[in-house]
Amino acid sequence: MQTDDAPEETPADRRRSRVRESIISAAERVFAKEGEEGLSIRRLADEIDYSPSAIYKYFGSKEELIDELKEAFFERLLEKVDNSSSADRPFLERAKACVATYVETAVTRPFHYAAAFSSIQNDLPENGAGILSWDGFVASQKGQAFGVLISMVREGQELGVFDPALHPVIAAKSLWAGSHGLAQLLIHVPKFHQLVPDETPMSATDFIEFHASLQIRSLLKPAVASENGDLSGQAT
Amino acid sequence: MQTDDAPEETPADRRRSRVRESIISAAERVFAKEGEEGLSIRRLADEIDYSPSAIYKYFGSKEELIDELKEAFFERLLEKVDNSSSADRPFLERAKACVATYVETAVTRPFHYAAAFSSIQNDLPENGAGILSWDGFVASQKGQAFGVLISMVREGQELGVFDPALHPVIAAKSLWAGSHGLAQLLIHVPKFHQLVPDETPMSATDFIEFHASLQIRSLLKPAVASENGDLSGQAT
DNA sequence: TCAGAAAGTGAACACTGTTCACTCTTGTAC
DNA sequence: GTACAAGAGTGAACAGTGTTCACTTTCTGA
Repeated sequence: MQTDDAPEETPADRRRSRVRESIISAAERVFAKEGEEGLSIRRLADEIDYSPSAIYKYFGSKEELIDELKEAFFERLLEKVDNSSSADRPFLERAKACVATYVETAVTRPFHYAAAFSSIQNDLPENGAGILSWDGFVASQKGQAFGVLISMVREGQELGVFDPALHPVIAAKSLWAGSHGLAQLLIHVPKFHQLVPDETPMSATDFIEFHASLQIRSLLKPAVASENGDLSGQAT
Repeated sequence: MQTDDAPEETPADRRRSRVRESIISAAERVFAKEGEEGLSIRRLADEIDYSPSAIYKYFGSKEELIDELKEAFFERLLEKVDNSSSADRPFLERAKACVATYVETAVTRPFHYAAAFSSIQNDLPENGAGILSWDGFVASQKGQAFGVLISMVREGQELGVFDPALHPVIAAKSLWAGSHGLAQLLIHVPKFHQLVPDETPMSATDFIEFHASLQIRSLLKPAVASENGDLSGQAT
């Protein structure tokens, strides 16, 4: 009565995945606190009382291990953004929340988020339209989170709130760029959010809220925009 | 007839700075092509026919050396942005060009730009308002480039084009975040600019232009915004 | 019970940035 | 011109890193 897909979990299997789990949880702990720099295979091995080489029985390389941490993080990120975009609130609020949630979640685990955007592919020469095609991208976690943005833009246009002249995908990319940029600056520029000359301190969340409002505003239909000028330096 | 500040360049001094120059130029060459990963002290030493330890007579550490590359890059960046913002063109065009130039220049040297935002200060505890205060920040290259943005926002407000309700500094931060985000995505997400489902390819410069327009649009005074709806998916 | 697979290990390799005692060259003062 | 000191340059070494590999131990299925 067992389907062929469920591969009959033996005790050995359970033991193995328990060890595997202990590795990634130790890795997660260290990585969240100290990032890639603080995470060495030897240290990891120490923490879980195994030898360094043992880890290579579970992960092909350090990079592979870290990739798993990043993917798990992006799963959470996607989930949160998705939830915030489907809440029961007026559209413009949801749209703002969507952007704000993205940034807030990213900032929660700075090392994870930063590491996810830390590789530079110098030259992938004649890749036969393969690597990172649109379909491949959408299937990825990043792509899915991005997909949420696209639907949001489309919805806004259908509701007659967003400028119909905008290409939804391209507008979503702009939105993503804005959100990503804010997340990165909050992560990499110390005290970015409270960087002002005179003494008007602003909390990070307030700044995120403000930035989200500005971004949404940039997509508004010109007619709507003029009725929607409730933006001061402070968040609403 | 020599002022006291000019410290009388001896031949030894010139020799020294020639060697120093050869180090950073080799470093620049390697770093621009392969980034921090490809740049090792030993390799650098090989390229300039010195021993690795010799380099430490000129630079305290690898990090110090790379910092110099980054600073030089940001100097160029600042210069370009500054020029584009003071050209002889209508304000809105200049504003767009300012943002676009920032992104374009950043993308020119992906490793430099990426590396400049790659450190995470985990916790700088009770720093007596010192490290990265507003003044300190403005004095830095990054800060100066940012300063250009602030003046731009102010100018826009004085011209009655930008929403006067916006706090110039905070709006400028938003602008910076948007530009930074686009630069980062173009650098780190392969083929980001031409990531669309249907077959409407778009050049990177066109996308940058479009994004810049959107960003500027988000700052417009509500009244002006409605007259300024010339945004399609394609750049103008 | 026994063969074979899997789990785990320690030593090694090829790197890395950095330091340090050392030599050799250069410039200066007498 | 010679003595001395400062600086330039070096090779070997240290303490790390990720990774591999021959090896032993443990477990498991027939």
